[in-house]
Amino acid sequence: MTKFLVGDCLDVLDKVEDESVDLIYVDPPFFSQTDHRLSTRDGKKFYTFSDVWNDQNTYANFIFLRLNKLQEKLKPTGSIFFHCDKSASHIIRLMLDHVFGVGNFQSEIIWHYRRWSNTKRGLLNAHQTIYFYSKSAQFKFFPQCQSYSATTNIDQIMQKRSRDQRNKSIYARNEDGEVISNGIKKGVPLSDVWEIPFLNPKAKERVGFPTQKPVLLLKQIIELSTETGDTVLDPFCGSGTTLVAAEILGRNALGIDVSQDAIELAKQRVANPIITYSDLLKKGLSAYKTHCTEAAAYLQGVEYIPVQRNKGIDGLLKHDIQDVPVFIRVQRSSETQQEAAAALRKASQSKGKCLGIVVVIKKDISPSPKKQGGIIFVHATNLALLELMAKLNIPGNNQVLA
Amino acid sequence: MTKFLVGDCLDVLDKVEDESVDLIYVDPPFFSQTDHRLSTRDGKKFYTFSDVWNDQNTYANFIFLRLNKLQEKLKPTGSIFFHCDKSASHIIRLMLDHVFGVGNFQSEIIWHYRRWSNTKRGLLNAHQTIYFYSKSAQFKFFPQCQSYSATTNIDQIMQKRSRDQRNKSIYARNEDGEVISNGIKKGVPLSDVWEIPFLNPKAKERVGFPTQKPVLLLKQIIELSTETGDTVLDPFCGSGTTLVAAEILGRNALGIDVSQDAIELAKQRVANPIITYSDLLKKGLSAYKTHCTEAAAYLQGVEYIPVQRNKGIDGLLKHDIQDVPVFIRVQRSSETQQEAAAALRKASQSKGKCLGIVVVIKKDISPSPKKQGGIIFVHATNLALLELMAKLNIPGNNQVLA
DNA sequence: TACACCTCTGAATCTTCCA
DNA sequence: CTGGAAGATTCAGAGGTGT
Repeated sequence: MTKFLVGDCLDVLDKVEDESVDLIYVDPPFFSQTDHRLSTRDGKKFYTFSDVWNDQNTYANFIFLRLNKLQEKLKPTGSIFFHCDKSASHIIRLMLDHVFGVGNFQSEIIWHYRRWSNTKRGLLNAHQTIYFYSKSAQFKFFPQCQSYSATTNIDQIMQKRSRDQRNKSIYARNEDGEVISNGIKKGVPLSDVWEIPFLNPKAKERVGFPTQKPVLLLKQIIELSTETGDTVLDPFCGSGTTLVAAEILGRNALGIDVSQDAIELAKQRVANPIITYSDLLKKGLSAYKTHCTEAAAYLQGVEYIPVQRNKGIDGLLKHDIQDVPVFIRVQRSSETQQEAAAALRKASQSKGKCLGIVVVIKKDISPSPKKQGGIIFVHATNLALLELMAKLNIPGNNQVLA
Repeated sequence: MTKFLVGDCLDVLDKVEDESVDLIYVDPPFFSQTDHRLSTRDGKKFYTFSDVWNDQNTYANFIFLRLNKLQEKLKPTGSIFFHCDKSASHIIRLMLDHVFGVGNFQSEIIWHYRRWSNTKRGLLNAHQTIYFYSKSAQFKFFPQCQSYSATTNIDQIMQKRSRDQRNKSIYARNEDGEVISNGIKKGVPLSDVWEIPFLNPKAKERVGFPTQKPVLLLKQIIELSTETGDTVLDPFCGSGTTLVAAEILGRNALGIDVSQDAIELAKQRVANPIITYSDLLKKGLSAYKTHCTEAAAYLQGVEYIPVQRNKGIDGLLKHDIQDVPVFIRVQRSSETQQEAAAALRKASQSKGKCLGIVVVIKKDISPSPKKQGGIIFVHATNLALLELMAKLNIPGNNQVLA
């Protein structure tokens, strides 16, 4: 069941009973608006430390007052997840240390995502920080799992272990000398770096709030720290992502926001929840990466950008020819040179002016012309070798032998 | 060139000229409130350093004093990268804000790694934070690139955009209705989340320091913010990872540490950076592969038997030529065609009657003859492509364009 | 229905323009 | 020269369409 309250949480929280909430998710207005331009463009002038400190103090005070009230509402087994932006995360952590105690710090969670880029001088920002504090050492926690690293040898860790005479750890074997399976492993414990896709601009889940968080992020938080029937509080609920996630997971929820508009929007969303179940998360990155690997093996040393989701094109050369992009395709072992050329030609038809190169990996039964229909053929290393050997094998030909 | 100084950087830094350093990497003793007492793998030597701090104030003061001195040593175009542990990152950032100015905050870098799981209640810690501040807005920065997401439609986003009458974004087309290409892409700018493998407990690179960082991490930092001949300072150099990376990249370096033992170790590593050198030639995960895989990658589709433990020979072709065995070597990126041929010739001298083939992966400054001293040269795919492109780029040459 | 391919949007940052 | 406003550019990946 989900409730809504309009107003500043500092005041409105008085209506909430103390020690009645299991989880608080806080995503306050960011401090970055005031922080935006702290230096002049040429860098000759800076705001002094005290200037900034005054601003930071105001923000810190704003946070501090509300944190104190929030802390009172948490059950002793409760937790708080605080979503920070990069310009104030250290201030927020100081406040959290102060209000909840250094000993109740649990994790600094990094939400990592990929986004559009730009030519920014410096590194592209691709993460946000969420602090996880508990009210006490007896906090509720439900461990989640993530899949093994691609490099982990799954077979191996599934084998039962035992100890030999010298107490050395060995793989256990049955009477026939076969290793014994250890049953299905669920994966490794969830780490504090979460890769969850940024809410895509085209996602139906979007409702217009620029800072809207993916429901999947909130689902993870709620599942970690609560069980069915528990109560979740979001004192800056905005468009209500937390409430939607809570509703879907069967938790009770309370959303507070100063904006009547936001509350109306949140009500609608909770009544009619939409989650974008990311294809990427479902299928995993490997689903996208597979089709190109056969081709990629032949392109060792070639400077190119892999093209992942196009059947005819394997890559795009990093350097163009005469200001025209060059698409490349490696002949598959199951196709002729003609078929490779046709696939590449078809895929590049809609790309405007461009050049196509097919890397030939085997001899055709019937020889191909060097250039055909705008496609150029280049021999792969193995083919070049084969041809060389054929030439050298012509009887009567004199060889230089080492 | 690398220099070493023993002592507390607070005192020792007086010997360093002001505004003479391009990059400072700081990895101070952690604020973990535990006493570290560690030994080398063979247990013959102990490194003792106490990183017990009474409270946050003592630690903050310790950092603050040294940061002020470090700031003076930086050139106006210089940068500092400060490696924090999770229990003190917020304190360190406050100090950095104070000493360098909030406006000179550039990035919060997250070093993300996968680690062996523990049984801790809560989330598995899998990241460390590095703060990147510049001394001024005119800081040196050399943008690096990473590859596109596997889900990106490279061929699609290459198309130029424009806006229609209603200011809606659409694909631009030329008079003939064809889409217009938007030029060549290098990849996306490097983000502030770096996935670099944690130094494996068994890695040869390890020398016994528990907080030892991977050379790849330091390499990334140095390449981002300095160029050849610049000066790198590490005031808590420990076993000297920073100095090793600087040495390999041709930067001048100054390492300071209170421990005479640490400095001795660092000196040895810098003088003999062989183990780590191979890591640096290849990037990312491939860092730990053996030298043979580099060659093997170029031999995709070639029927051969890999030859292990032979410096000059990579493989033996499965088919003889005129009843004579054929040895093959792939030219290394660090050697000329002549050097590759010489290595192969030397290795096959003891093999009796045989044939040698060098797979050429790059153009020599001075052209080689096709056949020389019994060695035959064959061009790899990438080189064949390069030559084709060079030919096509000859001005006045008529192209067939798709 | 399934799949491949194509379309399209947002917000951080840069550049340009103007007062 | 400065500061602000407006416009251009960017990519991740969900959504839509056609076969």
